This record gives sequence, C-alpha cells and structure tokens, in this order.
Amino acid sequence: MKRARGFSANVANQRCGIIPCMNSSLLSGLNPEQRQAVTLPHQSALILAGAGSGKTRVLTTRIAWLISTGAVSPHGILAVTFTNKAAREMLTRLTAMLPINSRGLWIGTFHGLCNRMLRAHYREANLPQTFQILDSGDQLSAIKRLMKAMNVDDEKYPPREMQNFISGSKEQGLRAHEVEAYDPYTRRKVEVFAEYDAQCQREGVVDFSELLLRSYELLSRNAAIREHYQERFRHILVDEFQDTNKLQYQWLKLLAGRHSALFAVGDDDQSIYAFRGAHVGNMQELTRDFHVENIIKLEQNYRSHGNILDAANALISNNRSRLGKNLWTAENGGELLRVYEAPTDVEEAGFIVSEIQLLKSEGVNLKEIALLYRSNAQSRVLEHALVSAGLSYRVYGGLRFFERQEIKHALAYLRLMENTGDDNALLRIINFPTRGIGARSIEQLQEAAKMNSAPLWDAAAALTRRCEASGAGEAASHPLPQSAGPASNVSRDVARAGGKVTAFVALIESLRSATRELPLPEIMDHVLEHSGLIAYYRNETGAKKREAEERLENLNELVNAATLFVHENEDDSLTAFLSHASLEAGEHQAGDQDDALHLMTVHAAKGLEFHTVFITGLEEGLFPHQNSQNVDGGLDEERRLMYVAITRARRRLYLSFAQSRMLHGQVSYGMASSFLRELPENLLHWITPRVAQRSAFARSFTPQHDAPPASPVQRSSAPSIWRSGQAVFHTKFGEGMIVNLEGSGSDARVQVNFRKAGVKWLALEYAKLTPVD
DNA sequence: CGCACGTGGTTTTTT
DNA sequence: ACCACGTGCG
Repeated sequence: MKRARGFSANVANQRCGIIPCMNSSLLSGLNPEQRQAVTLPHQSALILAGAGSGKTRVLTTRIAWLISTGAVSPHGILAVTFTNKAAREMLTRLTAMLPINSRGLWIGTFHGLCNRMLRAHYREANLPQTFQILDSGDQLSAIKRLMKAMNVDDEKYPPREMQNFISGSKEQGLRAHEVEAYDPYTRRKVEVFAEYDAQCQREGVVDFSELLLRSYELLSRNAAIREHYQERFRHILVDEFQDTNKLQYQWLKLLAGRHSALFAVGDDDQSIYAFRGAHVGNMQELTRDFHVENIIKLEQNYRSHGNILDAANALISNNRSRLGKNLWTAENGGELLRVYEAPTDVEEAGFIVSEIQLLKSEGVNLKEIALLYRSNAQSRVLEHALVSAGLSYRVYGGLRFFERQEIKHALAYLRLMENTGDDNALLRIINFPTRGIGARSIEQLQEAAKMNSAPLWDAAAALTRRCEASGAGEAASHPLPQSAGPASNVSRDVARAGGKVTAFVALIESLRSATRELPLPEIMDHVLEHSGLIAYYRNETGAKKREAEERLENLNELVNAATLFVHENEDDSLTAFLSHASLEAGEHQAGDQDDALHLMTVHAAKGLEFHTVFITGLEEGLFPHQNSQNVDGGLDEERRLMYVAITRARRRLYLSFAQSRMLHGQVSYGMASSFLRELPENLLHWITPRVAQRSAFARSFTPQHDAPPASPVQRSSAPSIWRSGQAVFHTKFGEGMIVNLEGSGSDARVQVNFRKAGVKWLALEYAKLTPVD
C-alpha cells in the first residue's frame, strides 16, 4: 500500500493506528483541485465551487483531513453553515469518516453558534441566563405591540416594513443610533428601533439578527473572550460563503485571529439571496482581507449531462462581474433540453403530467422528479393537475412544525414559566384557551405594567396580591348603587378581571411548581394537559373538528419531539429545548410520501438534485420576475436563479411556458422568458413546432381566443383536437394519450402513450386516430 | 367572545 | 383567485 507521505502521516500514526490508512482513503477519489483544497496548508482560502462539484465533500473531507493529520484537534474547528440541514449533513458525513466525538466540535449555523456562544457568556453579553429567541413571527408581534404602545401609525409605518428595517440594520451591523436618519420618517423608524431593542432587553428575548449582532459585540468589546476564541479556532470553515451578509462576515473576521485560517467555500453564480442581505462582495473582500493568493476553482461537475451544463454555462455567461468559472463534465452530452410552449397554464400543467406519466412508465421514480417554479402561487395549477392524474407529490415551503399555532401556544406556556418577563408569551396565552380575560383587562394590565416599567406578569401578580388583600369578593358581593360613578365601576371591573387574572397567575405558578423536578417530556405532557390546551382542542366540534384533531396530533408530536431532544442532546434543559424550537423550526410538512414528486420554488431547490427537472412558468415577468426589473442587479440575480434551476437536473430538463395564465384572479398574457433566448439553440428540442417558437418571441400581447397558437397542427382547422393530454383511440394500439406534437401539414406527427402498446410516434395523415372524451 | 364580512396585497426565505 | 388580517355586530 502506498503510504500517505511525510511528516503529517507519521504524527497521525502516533496518535491513532488506524488513521494513516483512513487518511489516504480520505483523499482517494478526489480530483486534483478537490485534493488541493482538502490538503491546503494552514492558510486562508477561497474555494469557488460550482454546482455539483462536490462542495460539501470537500468541506467535510478538509475537516477530517485536518483532524486526522493532527494539524488541529476537533476542539480547534469552527464550521459554519446557513441551514440546520447543511450542518447536520456535514456532521453526519464527518462522523462517518472519522470516529470522533462530536462534542466540542463547533459545527452549526451562524445563529446556532452565536446562541451557543451567548449562552456560555450570558453575563458578559448582558443577557439573562434563560434568554429566549424570537422567531420572525414573535418579532413581528413584539413590534406591533410596541408600535401600539408608542402610538405609531401603522399605516404610515407598516409593521412588516419596520421589521425589515430593524433586521436589515442589524444585519449591516448597525444599532439604532448608528443608522443614518436625515428625514423625520426615518428618524421615527430609528426611534421605534431603539425602543424595540430596549423592550427586548427588558423582556429577556433576542431576535435572530440580535443573536449575531450581540455575539459580534461581545467579541469586539471583550478582549479576553475574543482572544480565547481566536486562539482556539485555528480553522474556520464556511459553507455557502456567497450568502453571508455584512454582519456575518464581520463576525468571521473578528473570530479569525492571527493563527486562524479561513476556508470559505462558495459560488458567486449561485448567489440568490441578495434580497435578504446576502453580500456577494464578501468573496472579493475575503481575498483582500485574508490575503488569499489563489482561488481554487472546482469546475468538474459530477451531476449533470453535458448539454444541461452547456446550457447553464451559456446562460450565466451573460452576467457581468463574475469571478469566472466554467463547469465541465466527463459525461456525454445526453439529451437535449425539452422546451414546451403551452397555450395556457392549465395546459402547461397537463403536458407536465403526461410527461411524468411517461417517465413513470419508463421506471423513473417520482421522487427523482422536481417541478420548479419562481413563485409559490404557481404550485396551485400544477397541484390541481397532479391530483386529477392521481400522482402523489409533496410541496415544499409553507408552515413548519414549530410555527404552528398550537405549538406556539404550548411553547408560550413554557416560555412564560421559564421567564416571566416574556410579555410576548404572556399575551399569547393569557386568554387562550379563553378564560374571560378580554381586551379591557389586558389593557389595564398593560397600563399598570407601563407605570411601573415592569413586565405584564408582575402587574398581574400585583393585581393578585391586591385582590387578596382587599378581598376580591367585596365589590362583587355588594351590589353597587347606580350612582356609584365611574371610579367604582373601574374598581369593580378590576376586581372581577382580577379574579380571572389571579386564576391565570395561579395556573402558571402551579404548572411551574408541579413540573420543577420533571424531565422535559413530562413537563411538556403536564403543561399540555393542565393548561387546558388539550381540552380546548378536544372540545372542538363541527367544521373545526378535523382541524382540531390535527392540532391534537401535533401537540402529541411535540411531546415526541421533546423526548427525541432529550435523547439527542447533552443539555436537555427546557431553555435548550426552547432555543432549539426557535432556531430549528422543523420540517415543512409531515407525512412525506415514499415516492412523491417534489414541488418547490427555485430558491428551495438550491443544493438539491433530481433525475428530471421541470422549470415551469418561463415567461417574461414571471421568471425573470417583474419586480426584479426595478432592482439594481435584479436581472442578474434572476439569471443566477435560472442557473441554479438548470443545474438541479442530472439527466433530463424540461423548460415550459404558457401564453396565458391566471394571475391575481385575472388572465394575463405573457411572452416567453428572455432566458430561453439565452440558451444555445442547438441544445434545445422544441416540442412545440418551431413556428410557434418564433411567434412566441415576436408576439407581445395576443389574446389566445382571437389568435390561436400558430401551431401547424392546429392551423388547418381551428381549435385542433390534437393536443397534449388528449385521450385518443387507435384501431390497432387501443387507448392512449397524446404526449407530444411535432411537425406541420402532412408531416404532422403525434406521440401517443398507449395504455397497452406503450409510446408511439404516429403520422396524423395516416394514423387512424380518434379522440376520446 | 366569536363569527361574518370586507379589504388589501400578492417574489424569493433561513435563522 | 386566494389568503391573512382587521373591524363591527350579535
């Protein structure tokens, strides 16, 4: 056996007998560039990793290599990703390569790692030990509540916009007082921003961007802590570096000390998140700031056939200011890209369904097929067609487990038990399930709390004490004379509401004391039962019965999640679980089918791959999206999005568009996407006749009813019966469905998928074909 | 308190 | 067309 050469292997050899062998096997199968990246000496590097070039493999192998050669201990590694999924993937692959204990390894998302750091130094970060994390929804309700208290006009200042302003500023690394505000409008927003931060601080909560900013400030202000981490993390590795925002990059720079090497992996061509603050410029800045001498390019693609890659390369070459990269593959060209022009969105969906049925009959698994679209609304018409055809599918996106109403309610009980300063949590549950505490009582609590600048909980508890002292029953037992006046009415109201509030305070107190010593799943169980949540959903009848049953199932699932969490995590405290719930909102949807089609936005498809991909709705205004036209660099980002979409396909790629589609409740007519024109013609196979192609490009707005698509097959007799999806009968082959049309006049041919005889091309002029209803 | 009805918005999204 | 949110009534 060839020995791994030199010193490093010997060092490893002394530490662990099996490692030299592992070491060489680590590198086997890597191409020269991958190997160069993996075995880079201790220096900062930028790895420009194209789609499907083995990016994750390089990243994980680099870590394994560093550890196995003894260059660094697991303790000295910091590896950062954007999603929990990516972090899990990295950890799984790494532990498969190296028998190491993952404890002490800092592999996680930016937010997860910042959380970890802030927990460890909560005092220095000026946070309570049990600080909780607001997800975007929590943040929005906190902002709405604050704006109400500050009397901010929510028409002039939409809360959503305010939220973007606050998060956006923090992601630039800016506190309220650092934001430039030259006009009264912005100054007001800055005021709200400042107040919002104060409110969060009072309530002991942090939002997502605060996790990062607070961690950044901790490091920049506290030299001892900063030096500790700089000394510790000899190797910092970043995944999807093109997606980092300014604050994340600053954070990385602060963590990287004199002895640290930053290993950044990214692809500027796949930067599709500028709209949420991602700053591709970080790649250029990195090469300057960290004196990166040569950028390693991973350009060999292991995913797609040649024609698909050529199309992707051609498209992306239209973007200016790229770092420059050209994907190639050892595979052959493979199939041409199939382009389909449909008269309507419904027919586009029909075509897709018939193609899928064809693929299925050829043995392609449904889960190997993806239907991609630019915006979520487009899934509806596709879903409709799939349901009709009885094809199982799974839509990605939408509500996730920990974001569900019933789960948020349950967690709010736990949050309030843990931290009575959490007004968000209190407001969510003080009257859910309903316990007679209405808007009026809550207002009174808020007034009292504001007066003492105390949390709502304290006001509620004080009310409880007052009721006990003065006797809550007094006002109720003495019927008040009519002349008693408003003051007495108020005190009566307070007393009556006080009773209810008292009961609520007592409930929380009793939940707390009853669960003090219990393990997490039992705490959960107890709280679900005694909060009245379970009873509430159980009592639901009528139209909401089904929904309530599902919610009960989810609550049950929450107990399971807690059990799992306890098994998988060292720190199984309630605080840790609540952080987990905020940072990892869980799966989008339960009950995934074994073999189901994947429906998702192009954004959601990043990082995934499929045998066959349908890119749908390729119309000017939809993809590229209309709104991108007004944004600087908007079209380039749309093109990168298209590039991502194309490079998801391994073997077959469909590009489809419709002449008309239902949009915002209205039929709108569009042109073929300009991106189609950017693809080399010799790579495309137009399934619709070429005449139709030209007309699609030339036509601006042509309502289809007065000018049917110039398909030669259809030109002879207005609206032709021969179209995709049409069921037909053939005297010899039996029943089938038209899946393709081609040629014109006497050359016109149709492709039919026959139920028994399989797929055949038939010349319309000769074939004895009859349409079937 | 809870439901009915009206209104406005509608690219992409992780943490 | 559809959904989420807010207001007003019973």
